[in-house]
Order: sequence, then C-alpha cells, then structure tokens
Amino acid sequence: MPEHPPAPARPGLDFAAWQAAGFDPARCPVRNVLDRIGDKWSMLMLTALAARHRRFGELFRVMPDISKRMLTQTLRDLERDGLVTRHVFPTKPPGVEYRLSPLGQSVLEPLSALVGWADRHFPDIEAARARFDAAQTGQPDTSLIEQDAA
Amino acid sequence: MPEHPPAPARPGLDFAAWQAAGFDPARCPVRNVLDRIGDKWSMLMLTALAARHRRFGELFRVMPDISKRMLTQTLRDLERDGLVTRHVFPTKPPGVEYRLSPLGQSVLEPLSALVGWADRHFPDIEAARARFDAAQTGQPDTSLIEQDAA
DNA sequence: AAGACCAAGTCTCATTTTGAGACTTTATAG
DNA sequence: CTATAAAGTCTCAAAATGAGACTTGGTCTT
Repeated sequence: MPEHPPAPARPGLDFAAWQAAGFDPARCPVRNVLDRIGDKWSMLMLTALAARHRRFGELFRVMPDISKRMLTQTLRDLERDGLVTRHVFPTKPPGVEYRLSPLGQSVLEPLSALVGWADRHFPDIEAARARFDAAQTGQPDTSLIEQDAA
Repeated sequence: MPEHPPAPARPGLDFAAWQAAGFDPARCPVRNVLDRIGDKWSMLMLTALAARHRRFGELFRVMPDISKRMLTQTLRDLERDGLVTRHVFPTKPPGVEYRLSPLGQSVLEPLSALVGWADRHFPDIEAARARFDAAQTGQPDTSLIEQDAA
C-alpha cells in the first residue's frame, strides 16, 4: 500500500490555514500558545481566577492536587505571557494576589466554550470509555477490520 | 493578614457552577475531561484530524516533534474517550487510519475558538513576554508593590 | 531462494517534567 | 521567647515523555 487514499474533505472549521505552514512549534503561533496554556495547570488556573482574583495560598487550597512548585511556576508563566498580573501587599508576612489581566479575561470566552463542551459531553465520554474497556477485556473484535482500503 | 479581602465579583462567564463542587478531579467532570484533552498532544492531534482522516505514518510526519510512543498513546486515549476511531486495512503491511468520530467533530467548535484566540492574540503575548524578560534583567521594579491590602 | 522493505506499532533506556515536603524570612501574637 | 503566618525556594524522588532499536509477515528485488 504505497499510496494512501485521498481522504474526503469535510466541511470542517478552518484549521487548515495555520496548519499550512506545518506544525513546527517554532514557526507556528498557534502551537506556541497552545503548548503554553495547554500545559497541565494553566487552563485550570485561568478558570480559578475567572470569578475573582485570589491569593497564592487561596489558589493552593482551591486546587487540591497542585504542588507549590507548579503553582508558582504556572503563575509565573501566565504572568510572563501577560494573562495574569501579580500584586504584592507589603504586610507582614507579605501577601500576593493574582488577577487576570484584560488579555487573560479575553481567553475566558473560548475557554468557557471548551468547559461547556466538556460538561455537556462527559456522559458520552464515560460511555465510550466503558465500551472500550469492555472490548479490551473480551475477545478481540474483528468487525473493526475494513473490507478494502479504497 | 489573617483574612483575605473579599474579591469583587466580575460579571464573568460562569465557571462558578462546576467549581462549586471543588476542583477535585475525581468528582469533577470538567477536570476529568480537561486533564485528558489538555495533555501535551491531544488538542493538536484533534486539529490534525479535523480536515480529513489520516494514517498513522501521516500523522507522524505531520507532527514533527512527537515520538511514535506518544503518537500511539495519544491516539489510544482519544479512541478510548470516543473522540477518534481506528480503522485497520488488511493490506500487507496492514494500514491503519484514524478518523474523528461525531463526538470528536463536536469538539472542533470550542477548539477552533481557542485556536482563533491564540492566533489573534499571539502578538500581545509576545509583547508581554518581551516586557517581562526585560523587567527581569533590569533592576527590580518596586512600582508593583501595592499601597494597601484592603 | 535470500534478502530488503514497508506500516504500525512495542520495548528499553535516557531525559525532562512534576510532585512532596523541608527550609527561609520577619513582624506580630501568645 | 517561641510559635505562627504567607509566599515562596530547594532538594530529592517519582512520573511522563523522548529516542531509537526491534518485531511481523507478506511482497519485491536480486
């Protein structure tokens, strides 16, 4: 099978534009951004700051399974990218508060679309997982094999 | 500073609903899903399959910096979650094609919103990074210190 | 007839990322 | 005079990821 059959184009959303230049992360703005806010904690952090600003310790309590190390690092990265601002209060001991910048606010809209999708489709995903896991433990299912490559 | 000041509510999008139950990933559908598709390669993979289905080797070429190991693993996870389907063609050697399921298609809409945001705001982010890095190398900026915590 | 080759993986080992938790600082509370 | 509190930093251990050799079995070349 030297040639892969030309796949039928679907009337999809237009990812083709930015993919044309390839997925090379160095050249691709979208990958650059997605690699950053698509890391383990950033999106969650942004939603945690959506309703109101919070202090370091408050974020630490609110995200039960993050480590201090990653909390600090994620906040620094978001601050560097201009999504979050850091405010130090000269109390003793000093308090630090984090807020979404206007840029950070602007990402909430697409982010909430994704969160909404996750919430709506979680049952579908759980069902799919159950099917998949059941199929793995049972006999291998040959019905998945196609009749012809074209 | 024993009490943190009550932060002003902002007329934000409503993340509060699912956050009310806490961020505990075991109990929270949104975290469950976000932890999965928010991993290093899933979102990129979904966009790579948006326009058309692709074969394993094709995906490997199209994503220049993924390893075979993670390509396999990410596809398996997406398949398990019902976002992607796997089709084996009994040629020699066998070919395997990956496609978005209807569920997978449905995530393209919120995903494209995020991609669009990334594309539009990349200049802002680069500018913020430049400012941040410049500030780090220069003298520490005391203007960031607030006058009063309340 | 012997070997090369292909696609789609799997396997092992090295590297990178993340986690857990001790340690720091300094004014105030007990 | 000791304990405490907030926001980190630091070290070491564990987990995730990367690089790349190896597998499998029919065809294709020599």
